[in-house]
Amino acid sequence: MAISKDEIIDQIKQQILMLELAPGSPLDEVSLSRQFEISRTPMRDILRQLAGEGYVHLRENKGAIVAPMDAKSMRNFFLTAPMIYAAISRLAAQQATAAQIDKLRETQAQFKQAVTAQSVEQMVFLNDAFHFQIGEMADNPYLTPSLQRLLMEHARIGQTFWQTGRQENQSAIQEACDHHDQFIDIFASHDEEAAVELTLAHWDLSRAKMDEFIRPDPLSLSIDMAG
Amino acid sequence: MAISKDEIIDQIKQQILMLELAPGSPLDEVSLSRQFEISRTPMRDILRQLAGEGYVHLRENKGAIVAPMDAKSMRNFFLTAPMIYAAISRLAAQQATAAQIDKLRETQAQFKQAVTAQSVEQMVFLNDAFHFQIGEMADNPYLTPSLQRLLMEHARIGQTFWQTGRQENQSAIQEACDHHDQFIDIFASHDEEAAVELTLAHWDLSRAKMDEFIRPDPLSLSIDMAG
DNA sequence: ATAATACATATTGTATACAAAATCAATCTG
DNA sequence: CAGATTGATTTTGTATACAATATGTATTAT
Repeated sequence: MAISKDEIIDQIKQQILMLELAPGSPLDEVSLSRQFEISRTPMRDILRQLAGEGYVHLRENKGAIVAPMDAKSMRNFFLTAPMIYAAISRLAAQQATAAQIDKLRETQAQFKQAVTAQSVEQMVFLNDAFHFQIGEMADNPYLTPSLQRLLMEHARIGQTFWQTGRQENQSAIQEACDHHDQFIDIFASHDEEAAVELTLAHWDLSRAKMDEFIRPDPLSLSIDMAG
Repeated sequence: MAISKDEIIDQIKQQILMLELAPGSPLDEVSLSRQFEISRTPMRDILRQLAGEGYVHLRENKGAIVAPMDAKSMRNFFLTAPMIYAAISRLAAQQATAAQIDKLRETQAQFKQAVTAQSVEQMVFLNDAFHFQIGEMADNPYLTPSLQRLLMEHARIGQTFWQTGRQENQSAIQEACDHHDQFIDIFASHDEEAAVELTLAHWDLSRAKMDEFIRPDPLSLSIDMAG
């Protein structure tokens, strides 16, 4: 076998986060196993693990689909995210180890490269990795599954709205990047309250962009075509 | 096949909740598949699904074990449960349908039978079912996986402490049962604030019992053996 | 006697053949 | 022509044989 099972899982996850695999699209066991050059048995294992983590949905006798993005799941996302993010950040501030903070610094360095390169895809992916690592710091198995599902949705939504109006987003991107630097400092000093506060500010920034994308200023109603 | 896959999953879940399968104990694919009279392939599917829901842990090339209960997972349980329970109750109060409330009434009726019969096992199991149904009312895929893991841990801890001092627990059991009746009324009237308040009261009752069990009044230090 | 190594055994991982279920199309019926 | 029904095809589910990995034991060397 040319490629390990974990690598296949990571590749599929990335494709889902990047919207290369569209929400709701079917995942055929045979095509996937041919594509990755393994037999159906381990591919089924992989699909079941991905289902357990919320990336795909399994339907009895009808195969797997990429986790759909409908209006209801969007509503639940906005309802739930700030609470979980804040709780995770508080725990991370309590428990962060030096090694974990170093790893976070590395990811942030890569994130900055993606910002410089203006690669939205890489930015979204590395932002996801950054916040996932904060989840690892929190080290709470009851919150981790929720966080993972939220980050998946966040990345998929983000993939859409950061792509739109890339010029106008520059300042927001810079602000988000600054937030990440602040996160690192705050975790290093174990300041719980600051961590929660920054998390909510970071969320508000993200949400403002999402709002703007979902509900843009309407087109002008003027019928004066002279201009 | 005499028994369906879902039924096997439910049976194993129940055995884990009831501590018939001890935390940390190994689950051998071959024995299990023989026990349920299916081949290894579907049994592996089942173990992977159970792993996705947090009931078992998979270790590469080393098989599955029942999710362990160590000091760290206990700490995380107590840290996380009230927040998630409160959030779930609020959403359930918002969204509860008449059909769901009827189903909750049925479960509560069965719970009362278990109380009358003084069957701790059945009480813990039906209490788990009751709160799981509240989770279904909340209908939030980002919180459900957390709730499920918390309820599993809650049932396993409860299985221990309700068994101890069954006589002394009578009043607490009655109070918990009253809470359930109140939950039903509150969901029917969609009173969010009351739902959160009752949830925290219900949690405090449960936690008081757990505290009492974990840290009981110490044995008398008196060396006067005359008494 | 202890530690290390090699071998035997048991258990998990993978491939493949076969069974069952769902989907789609064509035909038949009203 | 609409709708239902049957059959062919595709896709998922299961069983089993084989490969790879881990574990336990016995033997050997120091």
